Amino acid sequence: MDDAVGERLERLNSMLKRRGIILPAFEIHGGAAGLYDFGPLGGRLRNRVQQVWLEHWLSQGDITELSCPTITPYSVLEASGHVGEFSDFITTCVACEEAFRADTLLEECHSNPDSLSKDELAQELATHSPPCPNCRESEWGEVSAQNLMFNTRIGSGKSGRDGFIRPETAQGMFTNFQSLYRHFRQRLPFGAVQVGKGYRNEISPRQGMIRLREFNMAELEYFIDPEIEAKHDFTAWNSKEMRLVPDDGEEVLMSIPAALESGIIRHATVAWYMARTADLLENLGIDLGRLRFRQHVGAEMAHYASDCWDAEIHASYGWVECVGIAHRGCYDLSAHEQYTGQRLKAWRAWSTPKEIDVEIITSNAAVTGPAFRTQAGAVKQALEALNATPTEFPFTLQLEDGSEVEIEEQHVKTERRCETINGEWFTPHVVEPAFGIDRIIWHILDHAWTETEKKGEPYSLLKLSPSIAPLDVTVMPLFEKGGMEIIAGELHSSLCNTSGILSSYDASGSIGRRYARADEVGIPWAITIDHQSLEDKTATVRNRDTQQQIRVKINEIPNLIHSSSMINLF
RNA sequence: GCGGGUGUGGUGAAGUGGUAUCACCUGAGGUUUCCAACCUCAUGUCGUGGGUUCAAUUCCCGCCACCCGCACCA
Repeated sequence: MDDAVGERLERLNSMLKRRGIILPAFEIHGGAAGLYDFGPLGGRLRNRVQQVWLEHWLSQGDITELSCPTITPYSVLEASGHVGEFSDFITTCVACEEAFRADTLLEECHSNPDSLSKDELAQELATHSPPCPNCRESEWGEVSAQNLMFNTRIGSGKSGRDGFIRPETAQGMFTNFQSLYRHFRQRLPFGAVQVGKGYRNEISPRQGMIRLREFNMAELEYFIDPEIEAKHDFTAWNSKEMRLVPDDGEEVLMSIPAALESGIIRHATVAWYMARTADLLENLGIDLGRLRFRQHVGAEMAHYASDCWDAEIHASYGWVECVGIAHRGCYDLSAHEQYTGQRLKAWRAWSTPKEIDVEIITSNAAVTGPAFRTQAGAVKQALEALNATPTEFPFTLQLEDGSEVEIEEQHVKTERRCETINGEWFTPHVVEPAFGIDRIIWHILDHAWTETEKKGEPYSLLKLSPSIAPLDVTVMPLFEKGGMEIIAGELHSSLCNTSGILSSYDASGSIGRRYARADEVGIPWAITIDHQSLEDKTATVRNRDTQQQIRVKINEIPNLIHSSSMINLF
């Protein structure tokens, strides 16, 4: 980061703190790394960003919203792979009690210590006795898993069980698959979204809001049938060129449908969500000139994923991953299915049912019962496991416990019949766009914050989209007397009583100072009640970004702002 | 986690072994016919815990936080 960027960043952070948008959390207690507050203005900003996000996806029509607990039982995250993936193994120097990552200590002695299990690490440490980087002694204590997830106990004492505070919102959508499948009347594709908090006990949170220990995330899981070619209408994006960085590393400028056509993007649904994500980010106020999609290279991609693109946004901290769009295949549903034994599948009806001859081999219980007594059950099981009908009798059959029995023709019953099969169960694939809301908000602020000059003085304004600005409008009487303050008070109150609108009333300081205050936090519209308002019931409306003013009838103002049509008058 | 830097009202800074200035901001009053004007007054600060000292915001140590680099993570 060069000096100019760093200095701008300092000024931006000062403003965000001074005006109550983003502040370090618990600061009066000394603060806590990786935790931030959205302050008096930031709280609503965050809420509106999440609202825009939700509406963007729900408008697609085949997506529903879930809300699941953040406290999650151990087995859920074990099944999902998080317990394994999110762990580092730690050991402690017996002499100086300093803790180190076990795999790092073994880098000199082993070609790939990262791949070792807990027990193998302990074994290797005992064999090689690497020196302590701190005190040079070489005796090591137990190896323990240090998890990046926050551990907790659900319940207390004996009845309690282990759990975590969730590291992502996704798992709740997978564990709810059956309910989603029913909700959508068993018809793919469909999706679920969830907006909420996620928690990761990062070793070193850095760069302000970029790496947090508690963060706002918003994820979408879109379930599809892998055998049906996805059909998406890309006409709106045909002529929109995007910066794409495919896994060969060369940035290209091309439209998303063209990249799909040429095979750079490997799946139509992934391409669809990339396009829709670009639209969303643009609506939120991200400068598309500073957005790119970067494809994960093979090694970076989780082993189950077949294609993964990050939306990266460029600002003070360079290129930062803010959205990940991954084709996760059937990994998640299969993992939970395997772990729980519950069927997490969808039914695919065939257009023409299949007629198949089936031959069923089983035991003739009336004969085998008396003949094999306690072994009769095992015999039945072994016979049914045969993949071909025996042709010669008697023959020797091996049972599950290893014992052998002599089978005669009378013990066996075979049945042939014709069955009609109408379809099959399959595990849907999932495309997952996952959004880091805090990172996006940070970049919205960074892109919106404009430093300029006014009469030779530094002047800053926040060019937030009216859809997410924490305050929609400010109402100010030119002077707080002569009746102007009454009209202004009434307008302010009427605006605040308009659904979805929040107004601020400001009567202190000169009018120029008040405009500056409003511009600094990005209030799109400033209404001034002046002497003329007393005569003709009009007021001036000022556009934040152009400083242009027009006169509007006071009683029309709430509706013009509510309907987002004020901009049309300018 | 390692190395370097920083911590003084809301913000940005100055300064000192004898408990602190300044500007802006904020609030009140006055003034003012639309872009940080002016006048008067007011609120509010040495990150935190130890140590040295008669006395620590200042010197020393630990901790916490922030920034930069490396490592890590995604």
